[in-house]
Formats: sequence, structure tokens, C-alpha cells
Amino acid sequence: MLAVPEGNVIHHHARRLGRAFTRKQVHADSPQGRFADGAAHVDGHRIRRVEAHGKHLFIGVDDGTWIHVHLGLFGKWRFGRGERPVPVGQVRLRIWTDEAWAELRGPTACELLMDAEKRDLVRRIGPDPIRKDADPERAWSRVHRSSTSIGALLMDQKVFAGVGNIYRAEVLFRHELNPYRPGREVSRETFDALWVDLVVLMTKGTKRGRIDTVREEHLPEAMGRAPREDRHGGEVYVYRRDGRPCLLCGAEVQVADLQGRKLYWCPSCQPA
DNA sequence: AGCTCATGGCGAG
DNA sequence: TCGCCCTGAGCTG
Repeated sequence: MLAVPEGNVIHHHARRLGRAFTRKQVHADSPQGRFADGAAHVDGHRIRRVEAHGKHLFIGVDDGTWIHVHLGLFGKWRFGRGERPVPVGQVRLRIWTDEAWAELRGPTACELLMDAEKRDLVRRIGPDPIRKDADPERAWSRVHRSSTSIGALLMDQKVFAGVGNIYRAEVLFRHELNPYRPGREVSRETFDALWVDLVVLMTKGTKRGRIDTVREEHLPEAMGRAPREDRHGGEVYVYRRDGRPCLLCGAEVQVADLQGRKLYWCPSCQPA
């Protein structure tokens, strides 16, 4: 299973886990041992529902508890049908029925939460563009009174839940927004367009399980690129394209460090 | 075999 | 802002 842990992929995982385990009585264990107590607690119980909020995934158990999973940078789910494979390496959690299995490795978080703890966690993160119940006003109220750059705000999970480094770079490019512009200097019109675009792009990314952000009219230019430019698995304008010409204007795509993460942008299409 | 880097986030200072 | 945690792929030698 390709793991690309921005919000779109977490929602993709939630759907997959939901289809396999909702209303099913499951088995669970932790071959690695680091979630042994949690797995033993869940083993033999029925799964109620599976939810994604930003990059957080919650598996609801019939006693009201939740398995909370955050993949971080390295976490991965694997899914399969039929008999579960013999665990190889560090497997934190396995869930299975007679028909299907799922295997989790390398997550930043895998813990059992009480219902109140899960609600508090969801309340603490910002609106998630993929969720129908998301309230963009919460994001706007943070952005429009902030001196922090829009590039940093897009990565702040308390402002925009689920946006990662690829969507950050790409949505800024699509709106000709300089990453260093302070949030308070982003107009309401621009914010609204940005939000709608995140909803469209990330929802599409959930269905496809990959990130594509290049508009149809620019696809011929994108398709003409060397294959090694496309290592993230989708078609993009600027992400990881530093030193190469912008697809639209030919200027050299820039890269810089912003709060320990790489930021990509076109200096000509996204002027200061 | 060993090093670097990655789509993330936390806590210490 | 830095160091640290988690894992695996893609280099280098």
C-alpha cells in the first residue's frame, strides 16, 4: 500500500478500514509488542466506525473506546484479503477477520483513547477540507489576524487539518500566492478561493490515493517532464521541482527551509 | 554496509 | 529553533 501521509491518504485508509471492519467482530494483536495492551483490549470486539480528521485516524470500538493512529512521516498501512501474512519486521498493530486484514508499521501514534479524549483531540485540530462538516470560518479567523506567513499557516494542523507539504506548495502556486505573505494580508476572496481549491484537490486525492494538482490545460507540459521528476506519484507544478523551469513561465523553481520543512515556489508566478 | 533524505509532529529550552 | 522519534528507499562506496 502506497503511503503518502497527507490528509487525503488518511481518508483513503479510513474508507478502506471501514469497508473491511465496520460492524465486524475483529481480532487484533501487536507482534512488535508496543501496542500489546491496546490490541488485547480490542481483540474480540466489534468495530463501530472508522473516521479521519486531518491526518488523524480513529477506529471506533463497540465499548466506546477508539484506536487513535497518526502515521507521522514514516507510518504505513498494508491491507489484504484472506489469511493474514506472517509478520515481518516491526508490526505495531494487526487487525483481521476471516475475510480481510490490515497491518500498521512505524506510526508516530497508536494508542487507545476514551471517547472524551478523542473528542478533545478532534476539537483541537483545525477544519479539514475533506470533511463535509468542516467550518472554513475557523481557518479564516486564524489566518486573517495572523502575522505568520501563509506558507507556515497552511502546514499548521490547528488552522488547516490534513494539508501537508505537497498541497501547501501546490495550492499556493495555483493561486499565485507568495508563501511568505503574512496571513493578515491575504484577502477574504483569496482565502475563499484557496479553501474551495483545497476541498476539490484533496477530495480528488482521496479517491485517487495520489496527489494531482496540474490543471488540464497544463498537462501537456507536465507530461513532457523526465520521469524522475515525478517521484511523489502525481502531477505537480512546483513540489520537489527546485532548480527546474516553472511549467508556466520557465523561471527557476525555488526551494527554501521554512520551519524545518522544504518550501517550493516559483518566484515569478508567485511574486512577493 | 553506511549514509541521506522523506509527504510529520512533539517537547525542551 | 533544535533534537528526537518512527521506517524504508535510494543513493554512495
